Amino acid sequence: MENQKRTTIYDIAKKLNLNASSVSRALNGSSNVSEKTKELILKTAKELNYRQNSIASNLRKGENRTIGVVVPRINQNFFSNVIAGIEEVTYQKGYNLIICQSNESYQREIKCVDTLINQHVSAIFLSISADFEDNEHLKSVGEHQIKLIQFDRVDDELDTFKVLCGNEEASFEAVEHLLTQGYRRIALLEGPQNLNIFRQRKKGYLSALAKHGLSLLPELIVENAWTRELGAAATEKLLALPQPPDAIFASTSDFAALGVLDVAQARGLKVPQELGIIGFSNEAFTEITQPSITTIDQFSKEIGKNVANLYFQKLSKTASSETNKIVSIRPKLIIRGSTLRNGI
Amino acid sequence: MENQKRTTIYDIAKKLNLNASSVSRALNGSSNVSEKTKELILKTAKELNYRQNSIASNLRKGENRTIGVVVPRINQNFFSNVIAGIEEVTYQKGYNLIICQSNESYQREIKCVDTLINQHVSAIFLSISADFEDNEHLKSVGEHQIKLIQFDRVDDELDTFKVLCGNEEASFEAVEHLLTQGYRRIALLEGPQNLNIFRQRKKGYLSALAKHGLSLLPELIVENAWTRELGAAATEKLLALPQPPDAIFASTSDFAALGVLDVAQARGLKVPQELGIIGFSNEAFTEITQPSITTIDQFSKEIGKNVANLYFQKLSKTASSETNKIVSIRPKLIIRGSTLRNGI
DNA sequence: GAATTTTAAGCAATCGATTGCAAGTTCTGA
DNA sequence: TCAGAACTTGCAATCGATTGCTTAAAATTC
Repeated sequence: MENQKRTTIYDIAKKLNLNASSVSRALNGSSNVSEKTKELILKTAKELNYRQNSIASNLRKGENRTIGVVVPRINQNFFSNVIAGIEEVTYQKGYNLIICQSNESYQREIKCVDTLINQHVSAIFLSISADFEDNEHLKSVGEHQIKLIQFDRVDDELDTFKVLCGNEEASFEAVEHLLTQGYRRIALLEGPQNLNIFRQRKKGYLSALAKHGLSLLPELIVENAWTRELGAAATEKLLALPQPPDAIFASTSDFAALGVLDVAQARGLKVPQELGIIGFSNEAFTEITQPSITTIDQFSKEIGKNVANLYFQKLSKTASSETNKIVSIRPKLIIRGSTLRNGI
Repeated sequence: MENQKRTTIYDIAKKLNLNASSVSRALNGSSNVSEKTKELILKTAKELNYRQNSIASNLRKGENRTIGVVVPRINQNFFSNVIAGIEEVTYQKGYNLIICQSNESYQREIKCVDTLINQHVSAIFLSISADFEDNEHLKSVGEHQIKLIQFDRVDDELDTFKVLCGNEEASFEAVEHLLTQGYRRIALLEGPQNLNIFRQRKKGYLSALAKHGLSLLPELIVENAWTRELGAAATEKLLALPQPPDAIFASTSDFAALGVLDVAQARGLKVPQELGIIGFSNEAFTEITQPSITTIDQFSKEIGKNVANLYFQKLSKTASSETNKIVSIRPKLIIRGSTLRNGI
C-alpha cells in the first residue's frame, strides 16, 4: 500500500486502451475528444484516484503558478497581515505562495531568493532584511525572468515595482500633531538607517521640526530602539538629560512606544500632560493601554493586496508602460490619549 | 533580453563539448568526473548564470523537498507563530513551505489540500477550519503517499500524527484556579463544538466544577463568543441574569476576555474583586490591560517546531513504530491581576 | 609490453504531462 | 457514391535533470 505509485495518465490510458494524449486532452477539457471517451476518462480518473502531477505539467508548460514571498519575520503582525493580503489576491488567481523568512539576516535572504529562483516561481515579493548589504541577489532575480516586487522595506536603487507606505508623510504628520499639541522638545527613537523606511521616518521628523522653525537637537535622537526593552532603555536615557524631552516619537514600532509608556508610568510622569508618546504600526494593544497610544496605521493587508495586484496588472496590460511602477499606500495617524493634552 | 531562455545543463555541455550527464554529475559533486572538467563546468555554469531547475530535478527524482501548511488564518497570532516554528525546523533541513489559508472555510480547506496533493509535497501540516464537516479530503492525503500531521485543531477520528495542546488540562487548571480564588459562579464562553479544542476546553471546565462538587448551570454557558464584540455581548447577557456569574472564563480567546473586561469596566464592576476573568492564548495585550488578564500560554512556536520535528523524526527512524503518534504540548496558566483577589 | 583495473565520459531511457502533426474515421453534401 | 470537410485518436518529441549501462581512455600491475 505504502509503496504503490500514484496513478498517471498512462495508467488511465492503458486501462481504456487509449493514448495518454487523449487522456491529457480530456482532463484539460480540450474539444478534441469525443464526449463519450471524455466521460469514460473522467470516470476512470476518479476511480483510480488520479491527481495531476503539477510538477510534470509545470515542466512541460514552462510555467509555475507559484509566487515566492520573502519577509524578515512571518510572525510579525505587519508581515503576517501583508501575507494575508497577498494570499487573498493570489488565491483568486489560482496561484500558490511559497513563504520564506529571512529572519532579518542578509545571508539567509540571499538563500531564500536563490531557492525561489531554482523553483522557477513566476514572481518574488520581498521586503528586505535589517542587515541588508547589497542588491546583487535581487538583480539576479530579474536575470532569471522572474518579476520582482519590493514592498515596505525596499532598496531604492533597484528599478523594480514597489509598494511603499508613505513613511515620510506619516512621520511628518505625527510630529506636526505633537507640535500643535504644544510639545516642543520632541525626541525620536530611530531604526537602523540602512533601511529606507527608517530613513524616511527620520526625514519626516526633521522636516516637521524645520517647518516649525525648531532646530534639531542631536541628544534627542536615539538609535536602534525597536523593542519594548530598548524603548524603555532609551527613555531612561532621554529622561536623564538636563533638558529632557516633553514628547517621544517611537518611529520604530509600537513596542518601543510601549517601553516608553512603561518608564513614564514607573516614574510617575503623567501621559500626555508631561510626556507625549507616539508609536508606529497600530498594533492591537495600542488601543488598550492607559492612556491609549497615538500611532500610525499602515494598512498592512492593503499593502499585501496591492503588491499582488501590481503583479497581475502587469501581466494583463503588458503594453501599458504607463503603469506606475511605484504604488504608495497612505498611512493614517490615529490620535489617541497619549498625545491629546489640548483636545483636538 | 526579456525572452531569452534560462541556461540549462545542455547549454553548458554544448559550450564545452561535453554531454549533459557529465555536467549534471559535476554540479552534483559526483566522483565520476575528473577534477579538471569539474572545475571547467563549474566555471562555465557561473559564467552563464546557470541555476538548477528544481522542477525538472524534482520530476526526475520523484521527490519534492516541499511541505504544505494549511491554517485557518495566516495572520492570527497563534498560527503565524506556529508557522514560524515550523519554518525554523524545515529551513534547517532544506525544505520549502507552501502556505495556504483556509479562511475558516471547509470548502477552501479542501481546495488547499487538493492543490498540495497535486504539487506532490512530501507532507501536509494542517489545522482544520471552523466549519469542518468531514475528513474525506484528509484521508485522500494519505492515499497519495503524503504524510499528514494535524496540529491544534485536529480531527480525532483520523489516525495521523498529531501535535496537540493540552486544552483540557489547561482549562481544568484555569477553572480550578478560579475556585481557589473563591469564585463560585463561573461562566464559560465556549467555541464551536465541532472543533476538538473547544470541546476539550469545555470538558476541562466541567470536570473542574465536578471535582469541586459544583453543579453545571446551563445559563452560565454562552456559545460561540470568539471576538471582542461577541465577548462583550455575552458578558452583557450574563450580567443581566438574576444571579450573575462572579467569574468568566473566555475559553475561546483573549479577545473575548478583553470584551468581558470592556463591559466590566463600563459598568464599574471591579476586576478581580467582583468579577474574575480568564482568557486563552496569552496574546501580547493581556499583559498590558489594567488589570492584566490571566490567560493560558500555548507555546505556539513550540507547537510548530514539534510538528516539523515529528515529520523528520518519522523520516529518520522508519522502523520505530514505537514513536508516539501524538505529541502534546503542555500549556501554562499565566496568573495575572484579573483573577488574583486572594493573593497566591 | 601486454593484461587488467580504474577512471572518465557518452548514450539513452526516464520522470509525467503536453502538444504539433499525421493518420484514421465519420459525416456532409452534391 | 464519393470527394472533402470535420472529428477523433495516435505518434512522437519535448520540458530539464538524473542515472544505469556501455564504451573509451588512462593508469596500474606483473
